[in-house]
Order: sequence, then C-alpha cells, then structure tokens
Amino acid sequence: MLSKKAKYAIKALLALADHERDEPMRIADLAREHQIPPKFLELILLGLKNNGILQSRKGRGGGYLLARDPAHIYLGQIVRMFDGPLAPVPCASQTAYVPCADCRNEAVCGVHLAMKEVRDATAKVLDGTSLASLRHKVELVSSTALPL
Amino acid sequence: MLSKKAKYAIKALLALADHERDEPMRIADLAREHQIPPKFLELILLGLKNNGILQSRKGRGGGYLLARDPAHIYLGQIVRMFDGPLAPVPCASQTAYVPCADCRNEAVCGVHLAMKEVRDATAKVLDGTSLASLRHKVELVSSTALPL
DNA sequence: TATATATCCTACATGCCCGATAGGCTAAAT
DNA sequence: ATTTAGCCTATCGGGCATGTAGGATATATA
Repeated sequence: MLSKKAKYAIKALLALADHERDEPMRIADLAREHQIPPKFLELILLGLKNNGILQSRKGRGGGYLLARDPAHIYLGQIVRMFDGPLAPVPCASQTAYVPCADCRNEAVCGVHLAMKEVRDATAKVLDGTSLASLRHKVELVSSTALPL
Repeated sequence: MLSKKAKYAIKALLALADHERDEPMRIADLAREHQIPPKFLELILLGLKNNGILQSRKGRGGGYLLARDPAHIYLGQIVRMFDGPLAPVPCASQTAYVPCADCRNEAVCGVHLAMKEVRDATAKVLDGTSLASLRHKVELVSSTALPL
C-alpha cells in the first residue's frame, strides 16, 4: 500500500515538473490545487528537500523547486524514501536486505523466491519511471482520452 | 508489505503441497516446523478453509489438507485474501476498484498511471505463481545451490 | 458411552505507525 | 520593521496487525 505521504509527494513533484523551472511554488498553492492538508504537505516537501530532491527559497517570492532535472528523478527513490523498501518482505529487498529470523535456509524458501520476483517487477517499474517520463505518459493518455 | 498472516499462510500451504495428498496435517505440527505461533496459525488456516482453499478433518487423525490441486492454487488469491488488493492505491485495483476522493480526473493522474503499472506487474507474478509451480522453482534452485 | 483429540469461533489485548495538527523559529524580500 | 514563507520538533488520535484466551463442537478410538 502506497502511503499518503508518498502519494502526495509524487503529486507535488509532478506539479513542479509541469511548472516553469526556476519559478518556485508555494506549499499553500500546491496543497490547495491537489487537496492536500497544507501542514502535512509542508512536512513532506521538507523531507524531499532534506533528501536532495527539492530546493527551497525562503521569504517573499519563495517556495520549492526541483533540485535536478525531472528526467533524473525516479519514483523508486520517492517511494523508498517515504515507504521504505519496495520488497514485500525484508529478506527480498535489494537496498535494505534483512534476513528473516524464522527462515532456516533462504535458498529453499518459497516466500523468499516469490517475493523477490515481486520486488524485481516493482523495482523495474518504479526505478524505470522518472517524473519526466511519467509526465510524458500522462500527456499521451490524456490526448487520446475522451473529454469529460 | 506482506503481512505475517499471508506469509505464514503461504508457508503452511507449501508444506501441505509437499505433503502426501489426503494425509491431513495438524496445526501444531505445521506451527512447530515453521516457527509460527500455533494459535495464530489456527486462525489463518481457518480463514483458508472458509475461503475454500483448505479442507479439514476434526478429531483424532484430523488436520488440514488442500481442497484442490496445488497447481490451481495461486499466490494472488492468498495474498488478496489476507492483505487485500494488490494495487498500491485503490484506484489502480482491478479486483477492488475504488476511486480516489481527491482525484478529479483519473485519466490524467500520474499516480494512477504509475501504480496501475505496479499493480499489473505484481499481479502477473502472483497470479502466475501456483503452489505447484513455486514448489517446482524451489526444487530447481535448491538442487543447484551450494550446501550450507 | 466415555475419553481424548483436534478443529471451530469469538472476543480481546496491545503495541505500533499513519495521517494530521500545533506552534514557535529562521531567513529573505520589500 | 514588517511581512512572507519555509524550517523543525513535538504531539495526538485512531486504526490495524500481531498475537492470546477460552470455550464449543465434531470425530475417532477404546
């Protein structure tokens, strides 16, 4: 299950990727436009900044902007940051491997085997999707979609 | 994150798939062999029975057995049963679709798009893996693995 | 029929974490 | 100096996952 934090983070980042580069956006505006509790979003954006994904400017005319090119910001990093490893079980994680206490021999564990496949499939999607590519996909879909 | 329930369920089911068909296994034995709290496992197996995946026999010589061929018991069903839909967000679920309250237009939502891909990838793995095929994979891996 | 065995079922405890809020601090622009 | 907007820590409430308790029910065996 994707946490609200990760979900809100992705939404905000996509909005920033759509926005004029070098023009900061304010928390309050992002929150209003995407129906996110403003104080909660504040926390989230702060986290993104402390992880080097966002930059900020304080004071009047300030706000947040992407710290690097949206083509190099991947969903995998965002999701891991807020929700931890992608793997459904710690023993199947590549980035945060922890063995199971109750598992005698991992090589013979069906759960391990199956969940590693799930992890790999998930990682392939999320580590292969950047803000830029996602933005592009949305563009494609919406241009062919029926109007409301 | 895979819940303990789902994890224990898969382990127990694999043990049953390895076991003589039509020879019931007792909760206590399954629990001991796989380091699962017995009363907790009881709950889990009961759930599996009420969902038609297991059969049971009461009294002396009783226990649990698979209700159908292990080649037709898929991990997807097990995981959904204990942990709910595979999709990271309800609006990306195929089996339990619920729209997001905060989403104006799903077709233009990047989160929706990306998470649908994650769901599809996960479902492909879990709905494509049966107890029998998983058992077979474990066999293959363990035969080529180095001994402890 | 009596006893032992093993599942059935409901209720409960408990601890953790997610979502969200509060409120003061700091920096920058005007 | 004042206003604006981000920075940061603490806190809180509610829900859920994990696990436990204990009795009811069904079945095999002696």
